Amino acid sequence: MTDTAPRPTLEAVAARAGVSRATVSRVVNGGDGVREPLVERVRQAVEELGYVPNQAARSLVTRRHDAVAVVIAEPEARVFADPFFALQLRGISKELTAHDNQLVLLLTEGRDDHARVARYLAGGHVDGALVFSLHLDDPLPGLIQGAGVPTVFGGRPGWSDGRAADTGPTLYVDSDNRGGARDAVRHLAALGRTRIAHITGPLDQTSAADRLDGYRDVMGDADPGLVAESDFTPAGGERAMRDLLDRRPDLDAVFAANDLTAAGALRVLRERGLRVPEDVAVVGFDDMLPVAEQTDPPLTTVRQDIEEMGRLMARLLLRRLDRPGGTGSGPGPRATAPEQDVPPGEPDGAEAAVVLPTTLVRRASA
Amino acid sequence: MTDTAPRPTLEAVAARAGVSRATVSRVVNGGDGVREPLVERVRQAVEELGYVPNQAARSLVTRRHDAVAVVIAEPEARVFADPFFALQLRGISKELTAHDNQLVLLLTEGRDDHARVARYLAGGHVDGALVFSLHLDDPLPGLIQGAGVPTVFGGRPGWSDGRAADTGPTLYVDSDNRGGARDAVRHLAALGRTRIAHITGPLDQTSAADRLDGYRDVMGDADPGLVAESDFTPAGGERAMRDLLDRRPDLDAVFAANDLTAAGALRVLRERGLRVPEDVAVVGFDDMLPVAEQTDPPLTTVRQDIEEMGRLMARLLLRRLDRPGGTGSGPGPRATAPEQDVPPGEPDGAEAAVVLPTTLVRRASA
DNA sequence: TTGAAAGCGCTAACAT
DNA sequence: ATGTTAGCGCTTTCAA
Repeated sequence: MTDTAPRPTLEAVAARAGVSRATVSRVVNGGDGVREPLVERVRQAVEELGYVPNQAARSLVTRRHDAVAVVIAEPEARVFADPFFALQLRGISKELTAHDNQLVLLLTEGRDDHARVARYLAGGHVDGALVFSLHLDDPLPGLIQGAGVPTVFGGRPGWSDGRAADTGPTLYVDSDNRGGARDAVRHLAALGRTRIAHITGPLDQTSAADRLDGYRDVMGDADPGLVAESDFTPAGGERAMRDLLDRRPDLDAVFAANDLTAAGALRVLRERGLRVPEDVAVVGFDDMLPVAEQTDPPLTTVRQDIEEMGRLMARLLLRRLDRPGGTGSGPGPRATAPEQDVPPGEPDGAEAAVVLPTTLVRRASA
Repeated sequence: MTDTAPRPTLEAVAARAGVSRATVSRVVNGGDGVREPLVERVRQAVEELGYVPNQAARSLVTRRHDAVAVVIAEPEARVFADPFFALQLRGISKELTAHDNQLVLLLTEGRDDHARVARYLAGGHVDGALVFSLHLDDPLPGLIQGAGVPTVFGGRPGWSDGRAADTGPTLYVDSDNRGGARDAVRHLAALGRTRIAHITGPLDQTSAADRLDGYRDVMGDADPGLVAESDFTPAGGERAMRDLLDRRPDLDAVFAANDLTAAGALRVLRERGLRVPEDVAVVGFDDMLPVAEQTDPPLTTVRQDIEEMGRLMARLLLRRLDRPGGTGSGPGPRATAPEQDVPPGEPDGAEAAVVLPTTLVRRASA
């Protein structure tokens, strides 16, 4: 039996230090208003006993959990085809950890899980939520705002209709999909390409829609035949590329909505005997290393700082929870919170966004 | 202000239903020993009030949290170069969800975080832990066993020295790295290849070491010059492949310890004008789709069912926690727990393992 | 500055 | 079968 090593309570520490429980509590929570010698005595007792506060007891009275839920809705397994969420999670985790908050991960598999997640959030088990909503018509974001939990979204949420704005402004962090797309297309144009095609992502995702908008910003009302809708997968990229080539055999550049798609396009191009970048220049999006560096030729692409997005989401939420410096539970020295500046979004409208810049990474494909 | 919508308590429900708190508690926790009409009345009151149990209060008395920590130690960013952990997480999440348990994610960035994690686990915030230990000399597993929390490891833990076995048997789930490697090499041999080289992973990781053992099982004491140590990265694969080719220009097959490495090897092979699989056959390991399907030619590789590993880890832990059917918190209908059979490991020695089979996926490279 | 005391919302003996 | 009661370990007024 490994169990029942009865952990010491506040009471035990108090007894050992010869003070009251209240004093121990004060010391454990920062020690303000307790005289030095006592602080020392208590610290020692804590040390000797190996005291760790019981979070449940604490939460019961403070109604705080120092925990944040991360909700990832994964309509398809696609989510895991790239390290996107992993990086995001890492950024989130770092920031949360620096503020002594726990990360509760909620993965959903379609509608069935919505109710579960909503119930959990409404259940007040966590102080806030970080939510990745992918689809325009996803009901989850709405449910979550309904749950009344402070929330920050990852990626621009695509509210299809009027939503409950009374819950306060919608906060989100996104990368500059539109601007990045513009850069990509401008780069192609600067290379002298004029018949620049675009393979889109699934347009019910805001990231894909925004990239298409960026393409259009630069291309104006170019031949709609230069745009092929696709789905962020390599197979989809192949299909789209074939269509494009059939429609416009004269195209001289392709901007693909992500690297996976670009990889598919590259294969079709090679198969048709077209040289990259001589005959057709190709630019991707994401700078997803295992793909972008492995293609032949290596992919010129638009990089987004995914980990930073995660960090920012967490920072925004924590700030919203009004928890600037962490809670400092436990006897150890507090983590030093980096607490950098969060770029200001819209003042205080119904939507407040932090949009991260992207950068073009030049490799051989364009 | 969105706050302070004071959530109803057990007391409120009891009042509304005209029963005692105890009765409500019973109903909420399954309703055994309460007569039907009362159950109904209580259910209704719960419904009307939108009552959700306060988990903190509950944990305080039951000393259970219905939460499990997942600890992922990531020595390098490598962890996120492939969807390995994402898939694992998904498997874990599914199983945990089916049993109404929460997933608390703990990501560590090197030694500094060890203490934090150990403290958290020892702090009794979760009922158990699922731990991914990658390195032979990783102190984390030891710390964790020391924390006295029921734990299941992902991947065979590489205890370098005698460890505290008094914490009970070490449970782990792994895939059959050694057997998979044997299959790969045998496949190559069956193709008529005789000079089969091996590019290893970092040998301080048990998965890499086990794959090397599998290679040796089949190759016997073949020329050590046919083995090149590498690091699971594409760049490392390139380097190793070059070495190998320099040492043994006559080699006719390569078994790479993972797909990323194989992709690097493939590039070098092509660069040297060698045809795959005609001149050199190549087999990878993992069946990491975005890579294995995108290489040229597509990679023959050993697939491991990563999501299943995760599911199994969770199942094992839950079982160890003696929680066969979930706790059924909340008013909703209970999730039906699939509760499949867990393949039996060693009877009850110091180590109990569940080793999942691998399968060879044939594509064009071998 | 420190201590005493009153709960936070729930479960689990123990009565009835 | 149902109700009563005593805490679980902590924070937080309120007094001293």
